Amino acid sequence: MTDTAPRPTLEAVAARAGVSRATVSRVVNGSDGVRERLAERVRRAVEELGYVPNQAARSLVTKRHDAVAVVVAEPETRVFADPFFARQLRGISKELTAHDNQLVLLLTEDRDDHARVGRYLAGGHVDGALVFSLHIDDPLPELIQRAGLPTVYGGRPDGSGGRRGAVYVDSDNRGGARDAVRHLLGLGRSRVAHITGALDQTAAVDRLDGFRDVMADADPRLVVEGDFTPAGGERAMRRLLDRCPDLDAVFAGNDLMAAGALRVLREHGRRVPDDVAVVGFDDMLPIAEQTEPPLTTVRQDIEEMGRLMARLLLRDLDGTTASDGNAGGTPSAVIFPTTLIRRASA
Amino acid sequence: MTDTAPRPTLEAVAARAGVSRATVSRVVNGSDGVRERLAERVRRAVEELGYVPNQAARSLVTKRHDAVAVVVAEPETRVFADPFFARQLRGISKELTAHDNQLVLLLTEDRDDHARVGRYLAGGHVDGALVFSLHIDDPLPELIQRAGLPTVYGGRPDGSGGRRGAVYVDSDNRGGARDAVRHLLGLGRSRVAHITGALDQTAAVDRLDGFRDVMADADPRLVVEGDFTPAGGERAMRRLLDRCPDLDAVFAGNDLMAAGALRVLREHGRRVPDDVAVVGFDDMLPIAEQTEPPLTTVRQDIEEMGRLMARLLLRDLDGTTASDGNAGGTPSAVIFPTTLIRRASA
DNA sequence: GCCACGGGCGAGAGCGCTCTCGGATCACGT
DNA sequence: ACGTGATCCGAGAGCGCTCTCGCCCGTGGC
Repeated sequence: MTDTAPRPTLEAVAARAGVSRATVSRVVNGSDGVRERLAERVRRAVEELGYVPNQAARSLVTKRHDAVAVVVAEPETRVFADPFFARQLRGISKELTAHDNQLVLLLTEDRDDHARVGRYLAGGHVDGALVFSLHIDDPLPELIQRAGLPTVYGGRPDGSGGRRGAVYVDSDNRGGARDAVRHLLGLGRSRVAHITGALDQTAAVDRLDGFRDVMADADPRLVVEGDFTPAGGERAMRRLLDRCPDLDAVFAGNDLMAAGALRVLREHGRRVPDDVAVVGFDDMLPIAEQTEPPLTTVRQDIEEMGRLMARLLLRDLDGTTASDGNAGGTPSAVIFPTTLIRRASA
Repeated sequence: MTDTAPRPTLEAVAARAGVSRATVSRVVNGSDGVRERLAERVRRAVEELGYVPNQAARSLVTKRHDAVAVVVAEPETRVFADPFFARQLRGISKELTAHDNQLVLLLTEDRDDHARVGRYLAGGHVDGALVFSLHIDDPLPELIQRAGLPTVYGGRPDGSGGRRGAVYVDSDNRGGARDAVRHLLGLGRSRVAHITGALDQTAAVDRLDGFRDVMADADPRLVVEGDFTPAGGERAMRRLLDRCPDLDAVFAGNDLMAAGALRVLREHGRRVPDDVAVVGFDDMLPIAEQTEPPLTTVRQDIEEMGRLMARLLLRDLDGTTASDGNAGGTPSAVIFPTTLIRRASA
């Protein structure tokens, strides 16, 4: 009960099958050049002994770990209030396990964590990394780049650090924002306000840019900075109502803030969408469906983005192993389209 | 750029410091018995070379991986619609990294995945496992037990498989349910209905039991099975209104279903809480705060539960390494208390 | 001044695997 | 019958580390 039964080794299997270690290895790893008769005998021995290869020993020689790190750098709030993260993880997980890779999750909160994560990634425990939710000026990309670890970013990383070559997957935040605002305009609204996300994240900046693309000459007081939380949405909405009581539409940087805004609007007796139309971003379920009224919002295919990130990384990994590096057609960025989901709020 | 610089080995550090591998190993692993002068020289060499130990080589001999698996067995729905999962992960992650352990995430959806996960766990890649969201009759515990891997379950596992010894952490679902129902009764309600969760999960069963503890002689038509989703909550609510139009309170098995129920009630012109009081379970944010009206619900300390799971597992791991196994005072179950959060819905 | 003792250090084996290389074996052509 | 490849398999080295031994040197007791 207490002792773990000593696991059988290649040697043991070899002995039982009456062959050499090398042959067993060949069979186990599916390389050809073993006569069927022998292979069969080996397979039986494996079966009987319940042999499972020791991964540590294997990667000691192959220098491959068949594992990739997923790094989520998020100081609490956003990721954990929302299924976004979970969805993307799921996409990644699917893709990874389909290629027999393991997923090592690294959650970070503060700066100390970053150092730790940097060390871990540099330590060669994993073959590559998938990195999320970077804030502008995050030191992590720098560390990773120095470690020389193949990496794909989720969301456009901040361009400041000369990380021009970085591969990333993002949704078309700017285009989605434009669609949202145009939709509002199409509804006949003219005083369209925008509650931005935390502007130290590129997604928030890009959405703001999209807003400005369409509302180039808007009253600057119609833009208020939020922080992606419901409470932030409420604060921002109050401020907007205060400064521009005549607004007739709000585009919120995400659904959480939109939900907060909705509450404040109700509180102030503004009817949605009659008096003020509201559009969110993310189509974060179940929130977007459960607000009163249900939220018109911009959807992105989160899970697929996750899958793609994983796929790009794996491709890079194989490429590196195979021959000349990653020049072989790996795109440096993939932008996913967004779609406007019409519900009742706008 | 393409080639990963060959990482320095113990040997290299030893050469540079003019000592033997053994000494470097001693210094790196913090064991004493090395004179300060030498230790210092070694440390400098490590620094200069940027040496990081090769984990694979190390675990090959130590048989320790300093990694634990987190297994989430969930066919889509629940876990991913809710931050529950993320919170718990965060708790686990904190505790694990505090003890220099890595978190290997295994997400499973279907039966094939289970086999794969079973193989992985049996493969000795990790030192232990944290397992979540089991459904009744899940084959996983059986597989894990056979693999002899130290394991802690999140949520009471189904008792059927003779897994009496299983260590688990759960919240007091039954007690929480009792509190919720008593609260409703305290409000003067008498026709209290219950929308259960998916009854193939022990949490749903326990909450139902709690409901019955208080409502022993209730009209059986007041209990309807749901599935933990908003849509399921809506369906169940419709059915309840149909069968028992005179109900004056609803206790939903979780907040998502409560949100669905709220919508149906509104649709039918029932005012909450005036006509019908509603209580949920989980205090799933931001949903619970964003419903109309905000939801009275039963809160559990998710993150702390995660931490504790990790702590129990690590303790077990150390115990096993140390001497005689886990008899040294590890509890076989820890039940967390719940607290009723009063908002506007009841 | 000699021996016993103990602490600090190095030599070397070995963890379980992969992979190269060369030896056996066999079919075939001459 | 013999050489010639091609094919299949085994021997053995070596991946980077830990850990046991035993050597060496310094210290103390007589």
